[in-house]
Amino acid sequence: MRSEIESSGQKARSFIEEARRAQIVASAIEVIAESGFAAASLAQIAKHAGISKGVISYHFAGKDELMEEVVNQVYTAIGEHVLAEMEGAESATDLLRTYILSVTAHMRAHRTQLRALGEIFYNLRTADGQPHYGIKANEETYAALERIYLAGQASGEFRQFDVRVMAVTMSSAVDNMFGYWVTYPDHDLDAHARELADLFERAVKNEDRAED
Amino acid sequence: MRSEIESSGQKARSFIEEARRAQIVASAIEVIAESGFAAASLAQIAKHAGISKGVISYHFAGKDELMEEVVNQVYTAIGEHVLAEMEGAESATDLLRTYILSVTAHMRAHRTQLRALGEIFYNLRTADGQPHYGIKANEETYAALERIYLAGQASGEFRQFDVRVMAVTMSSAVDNMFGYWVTYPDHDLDAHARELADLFERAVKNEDRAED
Amino acid sequence: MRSEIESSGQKARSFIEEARRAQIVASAIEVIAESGFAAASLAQIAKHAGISKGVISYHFAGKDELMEEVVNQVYTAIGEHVLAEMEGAESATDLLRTYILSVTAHMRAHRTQLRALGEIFYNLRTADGQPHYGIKANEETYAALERIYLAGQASGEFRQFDVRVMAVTMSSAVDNMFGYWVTYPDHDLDAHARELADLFERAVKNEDRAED
Amino acid sequence: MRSEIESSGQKARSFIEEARRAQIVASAIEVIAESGFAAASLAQIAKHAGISKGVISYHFAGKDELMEEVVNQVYTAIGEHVLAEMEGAESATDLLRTYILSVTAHMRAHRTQLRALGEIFYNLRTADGQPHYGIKANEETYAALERIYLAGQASGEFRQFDVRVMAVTMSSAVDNMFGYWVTYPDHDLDAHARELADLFERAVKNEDRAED
DNA sequence: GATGAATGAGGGTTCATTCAT
DNA sequence: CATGAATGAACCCTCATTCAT
Repeated sequence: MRSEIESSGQKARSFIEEARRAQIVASAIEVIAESGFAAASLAQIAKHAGISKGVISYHFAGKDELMEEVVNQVYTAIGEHVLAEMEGAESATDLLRTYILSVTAHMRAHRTQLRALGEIFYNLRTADGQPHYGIKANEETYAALERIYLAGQASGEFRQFDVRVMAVTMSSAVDNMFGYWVTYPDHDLDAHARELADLFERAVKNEDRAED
Repeated sequence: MRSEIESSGQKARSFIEEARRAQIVASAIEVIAESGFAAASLAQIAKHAGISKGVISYHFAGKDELMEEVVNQVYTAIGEHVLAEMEGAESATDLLRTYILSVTAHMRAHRTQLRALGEIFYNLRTADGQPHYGIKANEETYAALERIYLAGQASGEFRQFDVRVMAVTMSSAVDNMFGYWVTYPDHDLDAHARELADLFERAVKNEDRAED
Repeated sequence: MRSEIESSGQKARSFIEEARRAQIVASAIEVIAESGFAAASLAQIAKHAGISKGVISYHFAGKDELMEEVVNQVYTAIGEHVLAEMEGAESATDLLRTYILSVTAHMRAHRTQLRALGEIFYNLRTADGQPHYGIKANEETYAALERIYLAGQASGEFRQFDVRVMAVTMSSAVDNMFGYWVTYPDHDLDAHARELADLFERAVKNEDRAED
Repeated sequence: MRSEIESSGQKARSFIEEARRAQIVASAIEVIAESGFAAASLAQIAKHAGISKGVISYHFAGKDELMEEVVNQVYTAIGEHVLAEMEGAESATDLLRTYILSVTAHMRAHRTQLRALGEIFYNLRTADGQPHYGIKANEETYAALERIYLAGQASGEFRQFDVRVMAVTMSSAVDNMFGYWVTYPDHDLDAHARELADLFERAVKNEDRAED
């Protein structure tokens, strides 16, 4: 990415390697989003990518590593986007609205990726049958939201409430907005997001305080 | 097959047959809740029930029919329970709170059944790879909630808001409360439900109107 | 096996089960003996038996269990035969000769089984790469031979020598006689066995003692 | 072998080429000795040598040629060593003892090589499933031992016995001594060898003749 | 000379389903 | 009614080999 001026021949193969991995990850995302986690066999992913089945095993240690790579890529991308958007916000109220709207914007732009992410989150299991991600993987999101709530409560913007419950609820509201939109593609996603922002603004605001 | 005298196309089932079906459904629920949808093979379900694998095929047309029967039983039970509880409520505000609390009570009492229900909802697919249930299966719930919202808006209890978004959000909040509790069994489910009731009461209430 | 007088219908299925297991074991023995351990895939074994690959998985927990069953059957059979033959012997010298000759007779009658046994002994490995049987599996044979040697030394028939070395040597001599015969089927197995008996009789005998 | 300027169709190999082949052979020996023939994939051998998988295919026509090269190197080395040692011996009795002890000394010094040799001997198969080496590969050893026996019988040192049986037996005794030592590394290899020498000296000697 | 990338066959295993008994 | 036996497809993974670079 940066300063490719020097030495171009050395990265040639590594570039091919990365390109193949990216191609495979992209194919995995599309197959999972289209047909679901259970139907996303290596054979299907390879077929969809137009490559041989063995190529995947060559570039990834196993199916699990491929799935984890999908999660990493998608999860990292959404995190970076949302954090960048939130840098401009000032009040806790602003932060919440920005959070909802920026996640929504990202959803619209990366529908397929997020579908796949959800499928893997809820279906990938370790060898002993325990969920590999599951709800516990939301902990980072919950913690980030809780920090906003606590700041808002400290500043007097927000009323007193259980921050964990609010975080779980807001997170699920956003996730389900996405699921609903995927199921009903004609649904007005932006209007839904604005409604959600209003809804949670009312749910958290401190009514005893004068409005800004 | 036997005594089709009275009714349409549905075959009447003997007591023994019904008992077997119930036993198999119960076993399926337990296996799915414990190990997840993907690991719930007919072999596992049969083994857990202490019966032969072939029995399931005998009593059900296939695995899909068994899954549908699980959904029917659990879904019907929760609906009946919640509707019964809500009969006593008078105002729209009361109805919402009763809805949340009664669903929560049912969750606590039928944890295993609802886990299985969720697994099937999000994983069962038709032969062409499309979700068999998914969010579309929530339509009935959404419609019921919307009737409450509209009544509240008509009576002036509730402010104006998009009833579909509110229904989707409240439904997801309740579902996710359950998922969180399953993941963290020490979580205080009742406190969570009360917080949710407060949260949504504030989200919907008409602030321009004097409180009752 | 014993008192099949009562209840004949109950064992019918168990009989079929045993028959299938025996058929699969027999097929495995033939494929291993013919083509070697490495080439004895479940597919080959099934094909040779004229059955589907899945049948093997149905009747055996896995390939390892099948291999172990082969070893058990063959190893048990040879042990029983040799022990029965040796009951008649009186002196330690007689026991040694009887051991060699009876093992040889069993080899002639069960050539294929013993080839397969050897293949599995030296090739089957556990999941971590360690030999599953290997030379350690000869311990029982070594111990039995050592008891004969010690008895002969105590009675004065045999000279003093290291019993472990003698046991390892005699065991390997008999095993290799078999291997040689398998490679050169026209080789005179019985003459070889008699030569071996003479050879070891001279190797162990106490020369300071008057002959019987 | 070298300075093939003069001869036939064999291609002369550069120093670099020979060095690579030797490196690969050495790596193959170590992997086979450590993990067994079945687990010695080209990938493992290449990884252990720190080279790319393709290098092996470049320097060897295939896996079989590599295996044959391993056998050639190890087998040639042991033959040269033993023959050199036996040059000093005078009587047939001396020759036998020298044979056993020199082979043993070589085993101790080249444990890994001989383990690999044994693995290949008993496992390598041709395309049609027949053993590539097996017992037939011992023919040279058998013939050499037989010449000693016949000389001893002619000189009156040894009694009359079947020289082929004796050769097969002695060869197997030495091979199995090695195998036992590999399995039980604390086993006293030299004491075992001396016991073997005594054992076979008694087995072959002409008792009707006065001792030297 | 050497490499990494790719292939395609075959490995063992699991599974829903069918069927004779 | 119920069973155990059997099937055949699909699963993930490993491997020796080939080939363009």
